[in-house]
Amino acid sequence: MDEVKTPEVYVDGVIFQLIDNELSVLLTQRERNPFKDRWALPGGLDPIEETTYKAMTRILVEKTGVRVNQLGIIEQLYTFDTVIGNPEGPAVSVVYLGIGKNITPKATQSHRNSQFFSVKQLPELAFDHNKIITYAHQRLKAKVSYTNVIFALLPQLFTLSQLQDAYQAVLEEVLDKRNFRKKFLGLGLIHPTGEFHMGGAHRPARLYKFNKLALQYLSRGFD
Amino acid sequence: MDEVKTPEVYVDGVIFQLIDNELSVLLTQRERNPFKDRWALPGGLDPIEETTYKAMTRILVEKTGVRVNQLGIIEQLYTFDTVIGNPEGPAVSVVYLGIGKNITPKATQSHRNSQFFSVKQLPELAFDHNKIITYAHQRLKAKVSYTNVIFALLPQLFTLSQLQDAYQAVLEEVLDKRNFRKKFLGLGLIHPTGEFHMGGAHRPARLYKFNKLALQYLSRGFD
DNA sequence: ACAAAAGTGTTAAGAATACACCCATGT
DNA sequence: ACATGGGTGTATTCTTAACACTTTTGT
Repeated sequence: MDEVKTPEVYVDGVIFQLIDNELSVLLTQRERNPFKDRWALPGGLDPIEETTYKAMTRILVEKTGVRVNQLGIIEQLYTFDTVIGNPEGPAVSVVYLGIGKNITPKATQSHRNSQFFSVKQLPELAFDHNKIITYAHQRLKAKVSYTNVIFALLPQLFTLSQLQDAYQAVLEEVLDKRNFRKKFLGLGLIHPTGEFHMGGAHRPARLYKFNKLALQYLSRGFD
Repeated sequence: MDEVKTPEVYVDGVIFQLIDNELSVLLTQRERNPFKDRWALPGGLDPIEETTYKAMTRILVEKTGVRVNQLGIIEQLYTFDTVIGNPEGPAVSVVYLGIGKNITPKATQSHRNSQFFSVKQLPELAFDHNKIITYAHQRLKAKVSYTNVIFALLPQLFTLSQLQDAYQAVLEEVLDKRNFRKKFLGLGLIHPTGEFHMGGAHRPARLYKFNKLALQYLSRGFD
């Protein structure tokens, strides 16, 4: 109604994957001010003709070379008000949480540097992006406990040890091997494939598969 | 950057309280098109000089006479893209979830009709507001199970039966009285005040109080 | 033969569920 | 005296938590 101006709408993405059993987040180096050369979450303005989801998809490719369909899951996380330190005026930022595996960012026309950083060793980021990543990590912790979302961090075929490592990386705690297996197998989310992972100087490990590669809510919470 | 136009930013509120042990939601009747005379969630445009939270606060008073400090809790729920049926073009709506008790909406300059409706008997609402309320109710169900948020629905002094009724209204299921009491008292969130609720033609009921009237996360989930 | 990760079971404590009767008051 | 909601305990099942040794492979 009338002539009210509303804030600018931005989108930002917190994209997680595991690298060497560490939860890691995709960052891109800013090409301009404000915060030129600082690392930041991939994001940008949401143009009027795109939904925030669509804008996120496009911007992610443009800035990091990562396509949303490489992700196991992407969902809205939270909307933050007024980007701190943004000299270009009031804004809201709709933040998405994405989870994937084996993602390799590429240099693009607009951004020459993008890479994954362990959440344990983040540099000081642009805007309030450190805070946003902490929030996303908390949400992910909760989510692996009451859904099967861990699938998004794992390859199609995986060993129980890989599964446990993924949980441990997200939850930042060590779990008991026997109890972990008993409990997780009891959820009925995965099945053994009959194949084995050979390779190390040790006994081969059964390879498992998720029954469904879509988000499911668990009746009994996990951990 | 540059000359990109972004969508309009709206805020909307889903304000719950109990009325006759039914979970009810605050609606206001639209004074203009689109959807003139339809019931709708209180909401409006977020002007550039206000955060979405601040805009929510102001708009809630303007449209329904309800002040945010009458609510036990208010928090961001979700951001919906492009208000369906909004002829005024693309928009995002940042939706807040509020919970209170003993709230009486008042007619205001801009809106003559505001009232609570049981979520079980909602009329057909403007935009996608029915869908948003369903989503908010789901979230509330989850939230009463892993936080103490139920306090926001109850008076300061309350009986265990009132507490159980509140859970039952939110969860839409019947709980066992003895198990409910054992479990809830075991959480250590409330304490008896020594006072009693006299009145009915029956044994007086102990009155309890929450230890803290602020959101707490439970170690063991509830129900 | 040794190193390295895979795999496997039992016991004890705590939590969840199912279930029925007496108590204190108002009328 | 009776109607109404308040208040209480036990037995069973299921879940969680703690804990250590054997197996299979590569070198």
